[in-house]
This record gives sequence, C-alpha cells and structure tokens, in this order.
Amino acid sequence: MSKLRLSTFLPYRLSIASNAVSKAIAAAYTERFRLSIPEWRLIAILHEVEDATQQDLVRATLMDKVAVSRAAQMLEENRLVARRQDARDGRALRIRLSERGRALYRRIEPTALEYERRLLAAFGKEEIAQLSEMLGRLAEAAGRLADEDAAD
Amino acid sequence: MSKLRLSTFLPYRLSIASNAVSKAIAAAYTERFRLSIPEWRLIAILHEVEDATQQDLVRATLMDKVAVSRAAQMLEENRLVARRQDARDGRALRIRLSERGRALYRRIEPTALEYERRLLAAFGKEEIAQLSEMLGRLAEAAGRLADEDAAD
DNA sequence: GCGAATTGCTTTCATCTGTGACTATCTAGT
DNA sequence: ACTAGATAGTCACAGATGAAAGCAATTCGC
Repeated sequence: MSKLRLSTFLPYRLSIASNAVSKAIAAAYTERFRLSIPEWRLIAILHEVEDATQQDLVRATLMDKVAVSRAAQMLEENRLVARRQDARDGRALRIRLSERGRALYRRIEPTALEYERRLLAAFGKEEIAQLSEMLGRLAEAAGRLADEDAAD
Repeated sequence: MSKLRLSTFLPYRLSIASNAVSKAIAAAYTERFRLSIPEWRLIAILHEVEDATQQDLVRATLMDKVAVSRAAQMLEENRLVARRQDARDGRALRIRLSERGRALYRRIEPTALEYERRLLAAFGKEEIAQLSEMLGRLAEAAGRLADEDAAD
C-alpha cells in the first residue's frame, strides 16, 4: 500500500501548472512583443514605480540580480529603458522607462490582462482570491523550509 | 489608473510559488539522494506502474521525451532501473525499478511526504483539496490557451 | 509486400540560467 | 584618514533545457 502518488503530490501539481502557464505566456510575449518574461517583469514594475535601482528590481521581482542585470541591459539596448548612475550612490543604476517603453507597456497591458482573464475564466472571484492567497502562503512556507534545511 | 500590478498578477504569483517550492525540494533530493527532480519523478511513477516504456513515462510525467531519455540513462547508470527492449516493439525500451531502485524509493517516500506535510502545514484538508483541484484546472486552461494561440 | 509515413528514442546544438569571481563604490569602526 | 567589510552591478563559466535532426523499427495505404 503506497501513500504517495506522483499525480496527487502537490509539488508536482504545482510545477505542472506553473510550467503550463509560463510556457503559454512566454510564447505570447516573445512572439508579439519580442520580450522575455524577465524583461516583461521589469517593465511592469517600472511602470508602477517610475524609477528604481536594479537592487530595487531584484526585491520587487524576486529575480536574481544577474537576471535583472541582463534583462535591464537588453531593455536598454532596445531603448525601452534608460539607465543612469544614481546621484548619491555611484554603484547603483537608476532605471526608468523611456517613452518607447511606456508605449510598449500600454500595448502589453491589455494583452496580459486578457490572458489572465482567459486563464481564470472558469474560476469564480472568490476562488481566485483564495488561490492567490494560498500561492502566497505556499511560497512563504517553501522559503522557510529551504532556510531551515540550509541550517542543517 | 493602472489595472495591472505585477505582485497580484496570477501567472507571476504562480511562478514565484512554484519556483520556491521546486528549489527547496530539488535541494533536498540532490543532497540526500543524489537525484534530480526528473529522476525522482521517473522513480515515483515506476514504483506505481512497475513497468513502462519511456513514452509511457513522457505521458505520465508530462516531461519532455529528451528529459525522460536523459533521466532514464542516468538512473540506469546508477543501477536504479533496468532497461530492456520491448518484446513486441523493438524500438521501445521497457523500464523497471531494480531492487536498488525500489530500496531507494522506500527511503525517499517518507521524506517526500514529510516535505509535503511541512509545506502544507498551515493548510486545512479542505483547502489542500481545493488548491490541488484548482491547479489542475489552471494547467488545463493554460494548455487550451497555448493550443488556441498556436492555431493563429 | 513495398515505399511512405509514423513512432520511439538518442544526439546535437543553441539558448537560458545560476554560481562564483571580480570591480567599483560605499559604510563603519578605530 | 585608513582599513575591513558590505553592497551594486557585471562577467565568465558550467550545467540545464528544449528544439530540430537523425536513426532505427514499425505500421499504414495501396
């Protein structure tokens, strides 16, 4: 009598769902906007905060600093953002959307929301809130778990 | 007035949660059992079905056939599985756990269940069922979404 | 039954990603 | 001031991943 079945194992189910969603979304972003997901994330945040150092972006997106650095370089190359030294801290780069970047964001936003809507078409408002909340708790629990084990 | 905030965007939240969980689990499996997640998945399935072709494993794990091929080779190298030609179909390889593989499985199972338990410690039974079910629906919706777009 | 198409699996190659080392700058303690 | 240590960002490498091509065996259509 086995207690573990892969198909019901939660980490597995989570990974499958996340992969499926990421794949669909990544395909849409790269095809339509020539943007990777890391790049899209930076744009989304920069649209919210207007101006941020890469370190801020690391915190906001939970991405690795190298990933942020690379995405920021790519965006700069494509003139979607401008980067300049922080006045106070010579190490930090302050990044902001260019007009071009802002324009691209305005094109993407409806697409992104539409994707989310289609993805969640079969979910009730209540369910969505619950799901979102549970994902947060899950991420938190996983973080704690990793920390505890690292302490071994 | 912006309608989209990254931190509440569901694909983003899903990706964050999945990454956090995968990372924690992968660390545990590699450290303790010298096993990658794809390898672990094959072992888990093979423990359930006893005997499968790689194609069966592709279907069961939703992994790429290349990933299955590589994981199977690695497991064979470590004598955790045996591979032999299918009697009827000379192309297919039938894979089964070796005694060594079965023994390893028995060591992993409690650990895996314990991880899942710790991950879900703050969740009620009802919640877990709901979460699991919603993840399934989400994966399905994402699959449909990708198919539709591919048809463009 | 013979050639074409399909299927199962492996190999190759191009890309992505994370890690560790490195530079430059900043901060704190003395 | 000077030094030690922390922090921002980049770079270079190595391992992982996936798509495409390849090979071998099988099945299908005529």
